[in-house]
Amino acid sequence: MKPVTLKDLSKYLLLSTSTVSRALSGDKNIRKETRDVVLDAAQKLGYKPNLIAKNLKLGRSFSIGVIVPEMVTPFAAKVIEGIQQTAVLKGYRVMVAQSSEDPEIERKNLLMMKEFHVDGIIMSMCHKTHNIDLCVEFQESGIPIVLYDRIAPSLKVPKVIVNDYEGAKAIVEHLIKNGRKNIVYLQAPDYIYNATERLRGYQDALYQFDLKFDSKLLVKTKLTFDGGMKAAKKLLKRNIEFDAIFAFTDTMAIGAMNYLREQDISVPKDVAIAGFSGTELSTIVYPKLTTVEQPLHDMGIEAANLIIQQLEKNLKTEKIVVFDTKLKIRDSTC
Amino acid sequence: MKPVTLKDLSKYLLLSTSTVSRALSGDKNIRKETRDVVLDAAQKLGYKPNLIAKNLKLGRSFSIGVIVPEMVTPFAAKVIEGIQQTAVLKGYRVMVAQSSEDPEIERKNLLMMKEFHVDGIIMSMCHKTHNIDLCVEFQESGIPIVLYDRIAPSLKVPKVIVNDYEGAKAIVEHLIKNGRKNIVYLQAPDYIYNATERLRGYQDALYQFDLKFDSKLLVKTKLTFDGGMKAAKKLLKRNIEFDAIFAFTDTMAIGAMNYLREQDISVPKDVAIAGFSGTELSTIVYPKLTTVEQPLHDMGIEAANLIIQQLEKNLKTEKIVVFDTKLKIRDSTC
DNA sequence: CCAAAATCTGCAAACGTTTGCAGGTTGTTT
DNA sequence: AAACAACCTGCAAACGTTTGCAGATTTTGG
Repeated sequence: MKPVTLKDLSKYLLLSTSTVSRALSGDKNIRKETRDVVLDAAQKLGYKPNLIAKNLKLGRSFSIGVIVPEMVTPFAAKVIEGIQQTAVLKGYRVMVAQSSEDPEIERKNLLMMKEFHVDGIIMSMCHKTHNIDLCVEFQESGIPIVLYDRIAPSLKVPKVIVNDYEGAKAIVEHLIKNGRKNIVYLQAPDYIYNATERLRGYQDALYQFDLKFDSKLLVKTKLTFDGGMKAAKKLLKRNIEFDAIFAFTDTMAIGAMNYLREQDISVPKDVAIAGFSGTELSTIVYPKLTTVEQPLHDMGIEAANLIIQQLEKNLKTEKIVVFDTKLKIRDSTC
Repeated sequence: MKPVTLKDLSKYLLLSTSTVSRALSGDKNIRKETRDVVLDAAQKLGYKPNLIAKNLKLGRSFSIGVIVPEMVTPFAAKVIEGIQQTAVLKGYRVMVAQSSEDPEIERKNLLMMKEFHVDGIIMSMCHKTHNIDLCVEFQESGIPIVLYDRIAPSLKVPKVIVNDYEGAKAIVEHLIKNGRKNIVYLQAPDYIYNATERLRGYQDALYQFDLKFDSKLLVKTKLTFDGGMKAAKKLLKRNIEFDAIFAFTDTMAIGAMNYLREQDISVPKDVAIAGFSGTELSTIVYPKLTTVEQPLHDMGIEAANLIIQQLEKNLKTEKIVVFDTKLKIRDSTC
């Protein structure tokens, strides 16, 4: 059972393929009467346009590439879910690749996306300074890009982010109001834009409450569960006094929390712990994690809309959509 | 900067497009000498074949569709990672859709995949009795299907699964050897094939140790964190005596565990808890979860290989690949 | 009732490949 | 030197669409 083509349909209707094509696309040059006949026949014969042929003719593939640093945490998955959902609704398919936090792989992914002729790319960068050249090149060659979460401020493209500064500030304020004086910030590598933004929030919160900033309380580590554990270990080993930890991600926070608990340090009594992201993870650990919730699903939807908008209207924007975060206070800090 | 086409290349080389095409594809009818010249020029001009044109001509899209019940848990993500990785390596792109455990959405996803002209489909079904018709239809119309994890035994397609029976039996044996007598099985809806397999393992383990099977200890619930919580709640409410829980998934196990702990029931002292899957989740909760580990990444690789094999060799197989599981004993049971 | 405008439809080329067939060039055998 | 194979290359059609152009038909206005 070969699929029905335009030609089949035209033969059946005794019309030319052009007329049929135009009728289906709602061209105003086609009489309403014949259009209805065509639509009916298409329905009846089960005609589905061949996307590949369409692609070739129109030079578009109706697919959107998504490149993320990783996809196993609910963080990425939630965003992708949002993207996928809206994209499919508008007739686009979505292709996902992960860079594993490696700029080289990210580069390969970008090139692969180009080879697969994606119409546009949604990306969360693994490293702000790399691959900027490629992004610019893509933009210029007509492949629009939208960045989310991990953005490169210098790139002139639409971006979807949350207010990292405010989110961090709010959660650190919460810790301070809770009586914490020595608050550790488990920082991500500072080539990540968000890391420095959240650091600003952290510092300003301290400043506002007349606590002084102590660089000993700043620990740089990897963005993983293990990274969190190791950071906690390092803190204990160095005999640094602290009564709270604010981590760059939930995963890191949980890593630190688990390590401390293994050392019989009570959370939140001895040390309060807070994360950032608001994925399901924060609610399934014990104690439940205080965190800054991001509207991940909505961010995905927004990113998809931004890219599709550029594709359909063919207009370049540099719109930056900033979502507000929500402080979720749970047991790990009270 | 328009991309270089075969025509450009042929013009540059003063050869016909056919010769160039043949040279690039390594056709033996082309003299080695000219082939080298062509390859060099292609390299130099940066020629990349237009996949879309290729697709149209060959009637293949070089893309593989993946349909999963959900994609936010690390379970799906790990498998997809494996699929993605091997597929891209062999020149295929991967398109993922989630059915949210809803057979209707699953059906829509299948149809969408067809519309997008995927060459083959890898699927983990959300419901074994639905959409079998579509799967058969796809198979017959030349779109091969590979199932993994959530399979339908009746479908004559390659499958990638783990030994659910043995895994379940092993973990229940472990619980029994640990002195547990009243072991609850948090079961998934029994239209899921794996659920009944694991139930068999559970029952046989009991039988082997002369414990009698008590249907009161069988709780059916949803495959979610909440499902696990509610099941635990129900058990307590009904005053059912139990000293261990074996859950269908890690997520459910964690849900149950958290609820019990909230009720000041100690894990593992009062109740031991075990899951099934072996995702990262099991190691970040407290206490760490005993579980049956599945080689998710490898399962993804295998599934991708099975589908690509069918595409390339054009041979229909019904190979069933069964992976062994690994019992991971952690704090939640000791 | 005629010309012009408005409306409708079809022809054919194009998108970038692959490939069957035929024609052309060598080299080898008689 | 003729005949035949073996090897190499190009022409042109095909995949299923869209679309500019031109021809055909209807409507409108005078």
